[in-house]
Amino acid sequence: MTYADNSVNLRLGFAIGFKAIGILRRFKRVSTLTYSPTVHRLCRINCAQRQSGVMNLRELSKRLNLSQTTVSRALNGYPEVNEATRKRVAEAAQLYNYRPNVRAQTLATGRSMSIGHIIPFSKQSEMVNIVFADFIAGAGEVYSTHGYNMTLTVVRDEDELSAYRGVAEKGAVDGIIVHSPARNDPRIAFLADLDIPFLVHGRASEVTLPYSWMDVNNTRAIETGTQYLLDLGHRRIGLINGQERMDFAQRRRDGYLSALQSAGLAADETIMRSGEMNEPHGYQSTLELLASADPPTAFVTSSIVPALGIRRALEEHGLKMGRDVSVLCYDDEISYLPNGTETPIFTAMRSSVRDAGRRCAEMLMEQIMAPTPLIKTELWDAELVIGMSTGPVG
Amino acid sequence: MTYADNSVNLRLGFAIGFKAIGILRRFKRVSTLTYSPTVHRLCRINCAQRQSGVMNLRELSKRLNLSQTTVSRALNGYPEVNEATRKRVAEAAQLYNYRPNVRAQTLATGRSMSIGHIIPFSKQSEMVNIVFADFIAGAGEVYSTHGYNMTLTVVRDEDELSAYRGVAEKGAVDGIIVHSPARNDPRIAFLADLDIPFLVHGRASEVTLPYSWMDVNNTRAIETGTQYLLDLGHRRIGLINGQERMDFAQRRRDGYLSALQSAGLAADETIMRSGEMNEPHGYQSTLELLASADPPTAFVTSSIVPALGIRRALEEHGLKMGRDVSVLCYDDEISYLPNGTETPIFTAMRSSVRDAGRRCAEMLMEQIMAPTPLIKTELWDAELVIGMSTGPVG
DNA sequence: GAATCACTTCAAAGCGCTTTGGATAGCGGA
DNA sequence: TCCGCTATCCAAAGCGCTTTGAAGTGATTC
Repeated sequence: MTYADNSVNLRLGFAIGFKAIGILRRFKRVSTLTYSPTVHRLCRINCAQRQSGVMNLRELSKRLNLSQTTVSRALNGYPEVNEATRKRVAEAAQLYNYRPNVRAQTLATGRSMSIGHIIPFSKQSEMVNIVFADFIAGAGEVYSTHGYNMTLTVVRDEDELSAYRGVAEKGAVDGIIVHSPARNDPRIAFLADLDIPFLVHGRASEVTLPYSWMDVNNTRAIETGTQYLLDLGHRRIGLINGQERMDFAQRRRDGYLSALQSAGLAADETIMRSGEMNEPHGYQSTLELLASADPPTAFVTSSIVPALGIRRALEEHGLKMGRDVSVLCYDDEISYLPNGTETPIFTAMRSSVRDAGRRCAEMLMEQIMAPTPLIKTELWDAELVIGMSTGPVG
Repeated sequence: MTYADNSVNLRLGFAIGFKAIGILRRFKRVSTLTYSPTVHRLCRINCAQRQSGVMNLRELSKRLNLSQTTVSRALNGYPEVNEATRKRVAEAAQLYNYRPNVRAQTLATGRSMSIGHIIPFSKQSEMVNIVFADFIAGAGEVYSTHGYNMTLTVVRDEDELSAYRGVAEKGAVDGIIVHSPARNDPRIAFLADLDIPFLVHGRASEVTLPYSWMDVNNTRAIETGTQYLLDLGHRRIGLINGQERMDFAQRRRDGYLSALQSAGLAADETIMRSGEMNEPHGYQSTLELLASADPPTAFVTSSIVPALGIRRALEEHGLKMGRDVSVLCYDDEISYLPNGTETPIFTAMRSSVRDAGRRCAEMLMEQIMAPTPLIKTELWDAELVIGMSTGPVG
């Protein structure tokens, strides 16, 4: 009995030792600790392989007395399966609660059924693009009708390229949507090089190689909007823009300048602001411009969010928006900040970012389905909607 | 020559026929069309198997004259590899631009290195949760430090349970975050049943089984806020709440009621509103309440977004916020709608949703790493910040 | 009556990794 | 000299699917 007891203890001791090594092996880069595979090889702990009771294709086909081939085909709707058999398989799958393992599926098929979105966010501003949530909602809707889903990666600005590499090259996604392109965005050349379908939401003016994109005509939109203000008699129009390293912001600035020029007006840098598109940006900029010697009678701004800040600043100054000062903004139709229910609050250049998300997703799906590489571009026009925030110059 | 030519044509004809069948076979559920596997078997088209030139582990190890085992271990930092060998492998990997295929990796390891987020969105309101983008940004940050990423699925309300099944049971994700729980949310029992780690952002009061969650003490938050208004002398306080089938909204209502009760005030249903948390909701509700016989002197609301609507309504009525009417809101610290830069615009109960996202992600990571199922809960308190939107009753 | 064909089904070979269970060589101590 | 030990490395067996190439029925055709 003493012997037996000892042996039990010994085995127990071993087991613990092995377990430690097993764990050790799992924690990578631990070469300082002593570790021996000679010992390790005896370790049987933690091998989660082939758990019985787990319902997989093999198990299911065994219970059905059919081959994996037939079961797989039956479930995937291939024609070469007897309808009676298909029914039997479907019922068994239901009964045993069988779900194919997507990881195995994607490995076998070579498609990951997933689209990558890489969300850049600047550590300083801690801000996600305003339109991001609605864009995602639109895109996601399309993906799900195609059986796809989204893989999101949130990365700091500086890590972004390596994140693309990580997501793309390893076959984790079948396609990529590029958000918020800068004027000369390195990501485009990078992705083109990786040879994976991708589509840019927006454009990168300085990139010359061909790539797929979907954009709103930002230049024309803001040109039209500014023109509208000019038509109302405004001659001093402030611009409260997004960050102008972003392509869309630069283009909006171009549109603004172009409208001024057509009207024979000189641009005045002192009433043009550019920055992170949040509410305080609109507020602060407006305060500054109002405090200037010759304050603007109208404002053009990049989004409904800074427009809210403009409104706040105006009200603080006792100015009534639409009567004393006019405001025109770009309206992406952000779902929780709709521009009024019936009459628009803000006169705006309108284009739904949710629709853009949908369209981008569709275009990318087409690219992925296409047998040969496909480059498609699409340019939308924003629509001018007249709201209560503009009026003839006082 | 005639023969040869014919045979070429024949083969060509076959090839085209086969190609059609290959495509046919890929389009599933096409049993109406004639299709024969006897013919199909001759088809060699579209088998993208083992493309030469593709750099995978096998290819890399061949070029290095090493086994796949050794190369894999070298790259993954296991101790049992000679440092010289490891260096050689690393250099070759770099040279040949080798990236392990994540699909194969996840199949082999059994972990998908991905967290699922299922975004419910109601077809009617076409709205995504306001706090969603910031929550995701916070969570994503944590995931990426752990080598994880997010899999997002956007689903209509009615499809949600099946989406969970799709995402979870097939092993596509290692864990799930549940957003916007309702009071008696069926998803919780469902996920518990699927036996996959999950964490609820918020709680479901009516669910009795144990589950992991992270929440802000919404009841106490709004109780404190309402109390503050009461202390300022307000006796008629309107509530503009979110949809009360949502747990958080119900709890906020509870807090509001509880504060009134402590002050010996009866609740008045006519000055309580509940709805989708967008700007027009705040605006419309305020207009209605202001039009009533005995309008409130103060408002409590669920988010900074309806608070903006309240402000707009007040200003339209020529009422100054903070002087004529007080407004207190819940502030999630949405990145593009910060509550002022220095002095807060709105007096608010504050709690960062980005931090919540971070914390939820951390807690879920812990659950996933844990050897045995782990249930953890965490309750945060929101902080009262005094801004310019409140003042003593006039 | 043999050849042909459509219809079903199957065994086995992938997909590209990780992990297991050795094997081998070199080295110091008994 | 032999043994035990460590440091390296490897072949092969998974992971759970899909797809290939074949085979076994009957029915039909010539």
